[in-house]
Amino acid sequence: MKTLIVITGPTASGKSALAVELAEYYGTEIVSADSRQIYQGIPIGTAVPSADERRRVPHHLVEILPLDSYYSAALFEQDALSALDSIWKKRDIAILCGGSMMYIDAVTRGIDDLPTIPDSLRSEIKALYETEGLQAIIDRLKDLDPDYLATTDLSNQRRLIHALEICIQAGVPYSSLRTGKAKEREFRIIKMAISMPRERLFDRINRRVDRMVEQGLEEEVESVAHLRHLNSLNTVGYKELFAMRDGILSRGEAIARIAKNTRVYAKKQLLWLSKDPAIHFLDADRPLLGQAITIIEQSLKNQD
RNA sequence: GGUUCCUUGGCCGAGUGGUUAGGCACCGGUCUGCAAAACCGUUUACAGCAGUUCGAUUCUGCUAGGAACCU
Repeated sequence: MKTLIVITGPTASGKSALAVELAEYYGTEIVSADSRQIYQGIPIGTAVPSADERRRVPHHLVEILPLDSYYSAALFEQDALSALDSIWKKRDIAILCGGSMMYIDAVTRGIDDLPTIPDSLRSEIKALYETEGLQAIIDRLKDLDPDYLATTDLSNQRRLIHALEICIQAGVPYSSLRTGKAKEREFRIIKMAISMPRERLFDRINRRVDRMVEQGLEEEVESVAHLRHLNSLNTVGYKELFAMRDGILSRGEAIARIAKNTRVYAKKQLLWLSKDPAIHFLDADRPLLGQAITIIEQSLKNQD
C-alpha cells in the first residue's frame, strides 16, 4: 500500500536532515512542503536543502517557481500529489517534509474545490478595499454570504476579501462551498514532528539567523529588492532587511528582528502541531532516525 | 552643604483625586486558496513610609535613588 511519511516540526528543528536520512534508508525521495523554498532566488533566507542533501536524495518542489508566481495551498495539493504519485510508481513509501502546516493539511486532508479567481476580479476587489475600506467588503458579504460573516473574524481583511471574491466568482455563497470535511486519501499517512524544549529551539533559531547572515543573506536580499512588493518576499528575513535598506531599522535591529520573527513563526507552527492528534512526536534528545523507523515499522505492521 | 527637578508594569512612554492611555516585547489563540501570510486575546504599574481625604498612582511630609545648577 502506498504510504506517505510526513516529517514536520518547527523551523530549524532539523526536519530536512532527518528526511534525507529516512529517504536514504528507504531508498525513496522527498517532496518539500515549504511555501517559500518553492521559490527561486531566495535559497539562503529560506534555508533550502543543501546541494549535498539534494545530491543524496531527489527533492521535489524546491526552487521551482519564479518569485512573481501566484501560488496557494490548493495548487500545492495538486503539485504535491502528482510529485508523490511519481515517487509511488517506484516505491511504496514517499516522504513529505516541511513546515508549512497548511500545505501539509492540503495534502493529507485535502482542500475544498473553489473557483480560481481571475486577476481582473482580484484587482477589482482590492481596489474596493483600498478606496472604501473593509466595511465595504463586509457590506457586500452581508448580502452574498451572511453565514460566513457570522462565523468569521471581522477584522481579518485577507479572509473577508477572499470570501467575497469566491462568492462573486462562484455565484453562490462561499460558505456553501466549504465542506469542512477531510478527503479520503488512498494512501496511508504517518505523521511525525521533531520536538525539543522551546529554549533549545530558540537557541538554534538564533544561531541559524547568524549563519544566514554569514552566508550572504544581505546580498541575497539586495538581489531581489526590486521585487519586494511580491507576496513571496513577504517573508521573515526579507521584510526586516528591506526595512533596513529603507533606514527604518539599523543592521543590528534588523537581524535581531529576523530572529524574533522566526521565533514567532516557530511558535505558530508549534501551536498548529499541538492541535494535531495524529502526530507522533520525536524526541530531539535521542537519535531521530531510529525513533522514526520504529514508528514507521510499527504503523506498517498495525495497519496491514 | 544649598537650590531646583525627576522616580510609572520586561522596555519605551502618556496621564488622572474615584472610571487603572498607548506602543514594543512576552504569553495565549484563530485558521480549508497569498499561510514564513492575515487576524484576535490576556498578563505584569504607578520607588518606600507616614499623613490629608469617603477615596491617592495623582495632594502634603519624610526616606532612598538619580539629574542639573550653585558654594
